[in-house]
This record gives sequence, C-alpha cells and structure tokens, in this order.
Amino acid sequence: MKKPLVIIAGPTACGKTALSIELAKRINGEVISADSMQVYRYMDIGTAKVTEAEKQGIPHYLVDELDPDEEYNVMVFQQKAKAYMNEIWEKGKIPILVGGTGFYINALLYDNDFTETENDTSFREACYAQVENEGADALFARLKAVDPEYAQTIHANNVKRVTRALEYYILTGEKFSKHNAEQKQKESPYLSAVIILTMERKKLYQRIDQRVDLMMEQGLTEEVKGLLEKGYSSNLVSMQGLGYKEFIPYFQGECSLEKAVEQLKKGTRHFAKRQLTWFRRQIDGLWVDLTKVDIQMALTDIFDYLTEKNMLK
RNA sequence: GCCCAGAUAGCUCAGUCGGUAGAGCAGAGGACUGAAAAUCCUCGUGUCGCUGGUUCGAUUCCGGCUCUGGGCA
Repeated sequence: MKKPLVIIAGPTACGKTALSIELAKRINGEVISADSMQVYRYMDIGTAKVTEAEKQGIPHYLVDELDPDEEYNVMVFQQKAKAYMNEIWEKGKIPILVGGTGFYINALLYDNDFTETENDTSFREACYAQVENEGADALFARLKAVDPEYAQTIHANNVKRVTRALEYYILTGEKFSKHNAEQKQKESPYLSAVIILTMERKKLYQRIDQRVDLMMEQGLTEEVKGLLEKGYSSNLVSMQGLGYKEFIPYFQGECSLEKAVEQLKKGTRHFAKRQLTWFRRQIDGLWVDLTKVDIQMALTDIFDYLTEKNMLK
C-alpha cells in the first residue's frame, strides 16, 4: 500500500512556511525541506530560513544540516529525504515536503533515478575548457554526434546541460535523451497530494521587495561578511545563492550597497517567475491563490483536497 | 519677461539626409531530470507633446502653442 506524502510548493516569499506549520499541526505531520539553500548552516537571513519560534515544535528536516562548503544536489537531497520520510512514517506521522526547488520536488515525488554516474568533476572541467577555447558550438557538436535527440531539445549556449548530457553518455554508454524519457514516464510511488501556493504577481513582487528590505534590517550584509571571513569563498554553490552572490561585488568595492540590494530584488523576482513556470508545467496539484484566500480558508480547501485524495483517516 | 536645450515603448535614451521607428533596463512566456536561489532560450505599434504650414507624403523641415530643465534679467 502506498504511503502518504503531502507536498507544499510555491514561489519564494509566498507564505509557504506559515501555512506548512499550521498544516503540520493539524494533520500530525513533520516537515522536510525541499530547498537547495536552507540546508546550509550560517545562511539564515538570506535564505529566509524558518526560525525556532516559527516552527512551534514541528520537527524540520534538511534545514541547517550542512556547512556552506559541503556539496548538496538533487541526489543527496533525494537520499536524505527518503530516509527522513521513512522515519516519519514509522512514527505514524505524515511527511510534508515543503519548498520552492521544483527540481527536487519532482525528483522525490517521482523517485527519479540519478545514481548511475560518478562524482568526478574532471570531465566537466575539460568541457568548460573546450567552450573557453573553441566556443559553445564545438561542445554542442559533440553532443549532436552522440545524442542528436537530446541536442535537438536544448540550446548550444546552455553549456551546463550540454556538458551533463555528454558526461552521462560517456559514463554510461547510454543516451541522455533515453534516460530522461524513461524518468518522465514514472508514476509516483506515494499516495501524494501536491498543493501549489501562488499569489497575484504584483503582490508577490511587493512582498519580495519588502522581504529584502527586512533582510537588510536584520543584518544580511553582516551575515555575508561573516561567511566570507570564515573562508567560504564566492565560488561555492552555496555562495551563488540569492542574497549572497549579489554582495560579493559590493565587498570587492565594485558596486554600491544600493545597487547590490536592487540586484537582489530583481534576481529574486526573476527567480519567483521561474519557479512558477516550473510548477505550472511540471507538477499537477491544487493551486491555492493566497491573494484571494486567507490562511484559514486555504487550510479548509487543502483539507477537502486531502480528503478527496483519501489521505486523511 | 527674454535666451537656449529637450518633449519618441512603463523608465533612460537612440534614430529617421522627409516614405509612420529601435536599443538597454523593467516586464511577459518557455526549457530544465546529479550545480536548479543555478544554467539557458524567445518576445518591443508606440496618438514619435499639441496645432497649423510646405509636400504626393511629416515623427523627421518651417511657424505658433503647451510642458520640463538650464541660463539671463
């Protein structure tokens, strides 16, 4: 029998945290974070991480579990999240996956397979070197020769994607397009319900701007400075996150603080837009517009949805 | 009051030696299956301030008006 999994997705700053905690209290759930940045310790303000007070005693997993120089990616996320789900089920509780990283959510929901390649960056580096010397088209040509189907679905300038596809082919001898097609056909092994939170675009953008201003008041610049002083360099994946990378030029004296803040707001708006695109296109679920409905009404709708899905005893 | 410079896409501006116009930013849509808060792709018709004149034809030339800067009184 399939085990229950509730998912709360939504763009940044739309109110996922507050809603998920209310829901967890009512359905006896525990929260697993599907967020590529909140896993990192010392990155609190910039990631708008849940505070102890906000948690209200609800256990949270995959928050504050890694140092900023440790590697985190879909595969690591998937393995850890699955382990936590098992723990939660054993307690007779329901896991609630909450987050804005759509790629991670899909990976868990459909249990996509990522295990077949090694963790070695030398091939990638060679690819970047080729792009540097001969241009993106040269690398793209290699992919076309080996996996024309995948090459057709991607742009030559998307060097990261081209590199990955090539790497996959070389390490497994199988076409990336074939692997992807197989993964896309998978059905979720869970009794799942996905709730996607949204908001009028204008309102969402206002909230983003306000939240950045609040982060500045809370001392975001100090937080970033502290990380740099601890030796976490700007090329770490963690330091490429929104709220961190924008301040690097500022600390190097290359731009004003106002400019950095503007860049952060803009980058966050663009990010929210991309998140919404992902959810619209990749996941089916119940959409809840928090501009039209307050949190209590939203919870009522969600309860109806969960009942319909047969998730509540 | 006089002189000068502007008035063109939501914003900042370019341009048309007269044939109704284009960049950046903002904004919108999309892709993505081991970096995903990353990476990448696509999308620009607007009374060219108003009003007369010249002209086959004016946003472009000429006149007047309005507004906005700056200068002189």
